[in-house]
Amino acid sequence: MLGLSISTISRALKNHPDISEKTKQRVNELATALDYEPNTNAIQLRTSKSNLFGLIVPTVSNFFYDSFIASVEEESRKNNYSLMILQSGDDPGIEMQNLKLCRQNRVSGVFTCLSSQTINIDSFTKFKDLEIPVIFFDLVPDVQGINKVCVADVLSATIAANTINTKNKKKVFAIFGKPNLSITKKRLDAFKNNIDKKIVTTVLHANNTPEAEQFATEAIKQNVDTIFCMSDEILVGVMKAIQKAQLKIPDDIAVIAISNGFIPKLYYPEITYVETSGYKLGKLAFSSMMACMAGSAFMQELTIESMLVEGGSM
Amino acid sequence: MLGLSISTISRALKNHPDISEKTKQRVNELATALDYEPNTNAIQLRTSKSNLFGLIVPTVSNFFYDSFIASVEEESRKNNYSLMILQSGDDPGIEMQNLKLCRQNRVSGVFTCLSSQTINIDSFTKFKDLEIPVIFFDLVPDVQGINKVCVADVLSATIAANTINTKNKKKVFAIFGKPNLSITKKRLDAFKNNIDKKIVTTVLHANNTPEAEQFATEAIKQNVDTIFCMSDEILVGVMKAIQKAQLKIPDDIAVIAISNGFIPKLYYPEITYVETSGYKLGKLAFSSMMACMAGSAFMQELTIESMLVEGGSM
DNA sequence: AGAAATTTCGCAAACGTTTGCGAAACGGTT
DNA sequence: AACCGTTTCGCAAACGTTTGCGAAATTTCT
Repeated sequence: MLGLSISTISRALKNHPDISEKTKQRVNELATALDYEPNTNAIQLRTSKSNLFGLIVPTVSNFFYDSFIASVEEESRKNNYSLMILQSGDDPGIEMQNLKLCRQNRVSGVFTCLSSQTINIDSFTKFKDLEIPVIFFDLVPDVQGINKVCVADVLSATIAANTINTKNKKKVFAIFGKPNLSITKKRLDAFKNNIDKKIVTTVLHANNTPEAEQFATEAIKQNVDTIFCMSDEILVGVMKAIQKAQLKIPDDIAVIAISNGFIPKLYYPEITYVETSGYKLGKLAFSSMMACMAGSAFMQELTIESMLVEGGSM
Repeated sequence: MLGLSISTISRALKNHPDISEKTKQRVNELATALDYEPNTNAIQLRTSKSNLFGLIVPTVSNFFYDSFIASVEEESRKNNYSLMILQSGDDPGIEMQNLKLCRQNRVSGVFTCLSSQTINIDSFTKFKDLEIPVIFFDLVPDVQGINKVCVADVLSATIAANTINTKNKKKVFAIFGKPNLSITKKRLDAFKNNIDKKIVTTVLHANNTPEAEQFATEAIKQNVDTIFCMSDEILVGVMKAIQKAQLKIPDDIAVIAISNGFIPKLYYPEITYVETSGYKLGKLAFSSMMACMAGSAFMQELTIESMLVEGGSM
């Protein structure tokens, strides 16, 4: 329509110095008039740069992952990347299928949280061969030589234990998650190592919210003065048990949790918790990804700091 | 490597009848040996079919949207589509930017929930010109001739009102969300039309959780016997006020909400609510999208049914 | 005015697929 | 041996960009 060649149009739109200002203007005007939008597929095919990240998560619908996702999506957009979000449903099979999708779409990198079932991470190492960075977050494989970003599990559990120590508590139920997860192991070890030996401590593993509620009910029967919750899932069960027993927090019983912060603020008094922010973790994961892309690969485990947020439950 | 042409390879991999079984097998073996994955960009460029949906939402981190997203992602994967999830942050500017991204990626369709700020939907009608289906959900524009899927606002509020009626309540605070949203208007109208005239009803609009808490505190002072919450955001504020005042549910005060179901189950007793499932809405939105793609466009408003889920709060 | 330098643009190949069409190879029938 | 019908495959164009290189057009210099 302008009597110009395709290459001139291309250069004009990209503000190439070879093209005169007058031509650029003519091209840009027509482009907006026709509201032309470049075809991402053609660009990516030609340049073999996809500007696309994959993000695999057990489920989007989770108070920790959703904030992580929100954070990564935000950063991606700001940096001109798109995000393909996939759910594994905690199923290693679907996880592999999702990984295949990532490869087919020639993603520039992938963020992934292992399904709690995943044993074999061979499918992930394939990405390393292709020089596609993989950032593991939250539930990470227990091996070296990969990029991981985690909440400060050891620090968080230590802070929680110390808080209990200083509050002069005597009898504690500490409820943790699935025992096979590395995140559980770390938190449990740190908690046990730091809780005052004089405190009578019972450690339990709950696989889900109802189990946690059941354990908490038992705790109440045994007149414990404090319940520690390793995660939001557990906290929810504990709170239901406490409300059911009509106990007053913190007078009748104290509660402390490790949490993203959303659930503890739903109650009055708000629950005291050690913050592990999905939002912050997302930021860290993204900057770690960018570092990988820039070539400054480190293959290490990074952690976000965590801190005590005092509610009124201790 | 096999002494075959590119086209033969392509046909072999796609199980084309022109190719002999022996050749197909040789090709497939080598393909898996090299673990070949087709380049989605090239395919989409060649076929101009993207198999990609866009999904725009104010934020991923929300107890309603996250389940909606989980649902749509699940269906997409099952139907061999990918999903590009974008957040508008309730900002019409970013919303437009996201729409542009959708166009650049040649999405096959977009699911979108308007930001509560959006007035002008011209940028969406552009998609209609391009024959790209747009499914609006939840917060939908108040115009005809577009595809919308919504929770049954009128029905939900009616059920809630009728529940209050039958429980013989006398004095009700009904707390709604932002008054300019169509969802608020529908729920409010239906509620007012169905609540028994003999019941003393006070209608309030809270813009966020703290405001709801404040209103609920006021309600308690005025000795209302029931609080109705239009949404989870409001319910959270109300529950904090009630716990703070140390009232017993349902003896001292009754609570009923319209909700996705997650929040009401966090308390004991569980809160009675009218269910509006994000998960179900996602399924409906997806099937609506598929219908559009199949050409059976209807351009109407579809709603999911809702039903009362009895907790112990009434 | 002619040459040189500079500005401005077009040609063509390439990215990895798909697909209509035509042709080679093969087997079977007279 | 000539013919025909299948089976099996390759050629080449196309999708929408990017980019090195060379050439035309314009300006500047002598």
